[in-house]
Amino acid sequence: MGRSPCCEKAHTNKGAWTKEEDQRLIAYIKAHGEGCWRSLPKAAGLLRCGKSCRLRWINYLRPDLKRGNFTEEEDELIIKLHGLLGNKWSLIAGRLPGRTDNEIKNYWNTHIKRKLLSRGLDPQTHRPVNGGATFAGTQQQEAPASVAKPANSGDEGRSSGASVDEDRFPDLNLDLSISLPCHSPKRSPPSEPLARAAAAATTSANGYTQPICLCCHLGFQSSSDACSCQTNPNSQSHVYRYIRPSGEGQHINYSS
DNA sequence: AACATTGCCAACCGCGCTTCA
DNA sequence: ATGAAGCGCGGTTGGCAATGT
Repeated sequence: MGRSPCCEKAHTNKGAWTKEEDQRLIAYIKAHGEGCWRSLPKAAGLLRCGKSCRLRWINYLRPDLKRGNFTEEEDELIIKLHGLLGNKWSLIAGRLPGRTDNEIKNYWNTHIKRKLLSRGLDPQTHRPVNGGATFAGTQQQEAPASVAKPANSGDEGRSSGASVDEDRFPDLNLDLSISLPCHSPKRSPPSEPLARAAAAATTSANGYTQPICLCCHLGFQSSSDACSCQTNPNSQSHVYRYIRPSGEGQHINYSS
């Protein structure tokens, strides 16, 4: 059985958005809020497919978007996060308030890749181009994907992913913990890859875990930033923890 | 000035995941 | 338990602007 098309292509506009289309979309979302993208175009009087509306809103029309050049700090943050998460642009974007995954992806491909190459680093593996030739050739996705690997996929041969990353980013605190976005009540437990990639915790030898907020470690201190942990000190209940007992298979500890 | 090339970014496409009936 | 519907993500493409020849 085939997937039904996301919209009636014969009756939809494609290509660049006009000002009038933008205004219609903004007005509709202001009045009714986001959501139900499939039915939105008809309701808003737009000859666009729902996906196109969603993309236009998220990447361009949203009022909280930060337009303009990336700062040096954002550059470095993107590089570090990419080293940890790989091409998980939405996750990376989640740590850069006002930036979209599409914007970061484009910026990565046009600027940061070159920047890393000029530093002699492989943009995929974040390792020196020369020294890491064999590594990069045979395990191209290995380094960035180390956090995104299935929890129980044979990780033999490596003591822990964290130590590998610490070697590459000595100044980056790898104790990650990501709280649920306050406005996303829909999806309760995160998908496994997300949780694996997103959450971690300090784990002592006895397995005791202490959640540490990535936002705070990356400098998002205020409640106006991406992090909400400061505003709700009791919010541990919705912090996802990632526990990797030494010498054991990994397991994930969700609390909600 | 005219044409070719390169770079950038908005938008599209297809697939995977989640939800729901 | 199952499959359709809907959403979101990552990769790719198309078109415009800037730059080079």
